[in-house]
Amino acid sequence: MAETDFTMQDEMRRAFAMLSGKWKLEIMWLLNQRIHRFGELRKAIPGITQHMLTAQLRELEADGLITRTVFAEVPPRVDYEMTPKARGLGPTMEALAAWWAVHGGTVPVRPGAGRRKS
Amino acid sequence: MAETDFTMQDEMRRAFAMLSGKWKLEIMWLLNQRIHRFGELRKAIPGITQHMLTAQLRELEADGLITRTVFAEVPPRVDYEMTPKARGLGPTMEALAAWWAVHGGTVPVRPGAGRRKS
DNA sequence: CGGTATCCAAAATGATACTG
DNA sequence: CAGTATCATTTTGGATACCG
Repeated sequence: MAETDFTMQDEMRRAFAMLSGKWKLEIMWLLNQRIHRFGELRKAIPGITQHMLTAQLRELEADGLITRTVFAEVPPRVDYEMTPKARGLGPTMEALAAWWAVHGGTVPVRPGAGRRKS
Repeated sequence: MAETDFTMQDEMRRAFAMLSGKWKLEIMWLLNQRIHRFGELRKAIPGITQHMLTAQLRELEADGLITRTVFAEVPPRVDYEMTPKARGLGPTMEALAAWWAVHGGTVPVRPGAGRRKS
C-alpha cells in the first residue's frame, strides 16, 4: 500500500469505463473468439451503423484493447484483433454472463440516444 | 440449447447494461461491503451530486439490485442494501478489478456530460 | 470495402435552487 | 437528512450522403 494506492473501486471503475459504450462489449466478445474484418463485425452485430462501429473500434484501439491492420489490397481489407492485454478480460466477461444466466430475467432494454426512424 | 438459447453475448450485454451509468459500479461496490445510508454514499463517492446519486439509486432499485428502506425518524434516514441477486456480482467485480490491477495503466478519464463549472 | 463528413435527436450528466 | 425541480450542456447514437 504505497504510492499507487488506488482502491478497488477505482480500479474497477476505470476498467469498466473503458468498456462503456453500447456495442463495445459485444465487439470484444467477438474479437475474443477470432480476428474479424470490418464487414464481418458489421454483419455479426445486427443494428449497428457504420458510424458507430467505426467510432467504437477507434476508442477500443486508443485504449490499447485492439489492433487495426490495413491491407493494401483491392478491394480494401482491414482486420481487427484483440491485444494480449485485452485477452485477460475473458474470465470477467464469462463471470458476468454466468451471473446473468442464473439471476437474470427480463430487462426493460433502455433506449439509446440518437435520431429515431422517421 | 433449446428454448432459451440466448447467446453469451446477449447475456453479457444485458447484465452490463444494468450496470451502465457513471457511478453504478462504485455504488454497488460499496453496498457489497455493507448497508449504507444516503449521506454515507454521498461522502464515500467524491464528485457525485445529489441528483445523480438519487437517479442511479432509483435505477438500481428498479432493476432489483438494491432495496430502499425509509425510517420515519427525525432527522430522516434511508438505508440502501444489496439484494441477494446482486451479491452474485461480487466475483465479477473482483475479476474486473484484478484485471485492471495487472494490465491497467493510466486512463485518459473521459469527461462526462453535463454543464461545466463556470 | 471500408470508411468520412454533416447534420440532428435524444439521453446522460451536472449546476443550482428549493422542500418535507 | 434526503431528497425534488429546473434548466444548461455535453456526449452518444443515428440518418444520410459522399469518398479513396
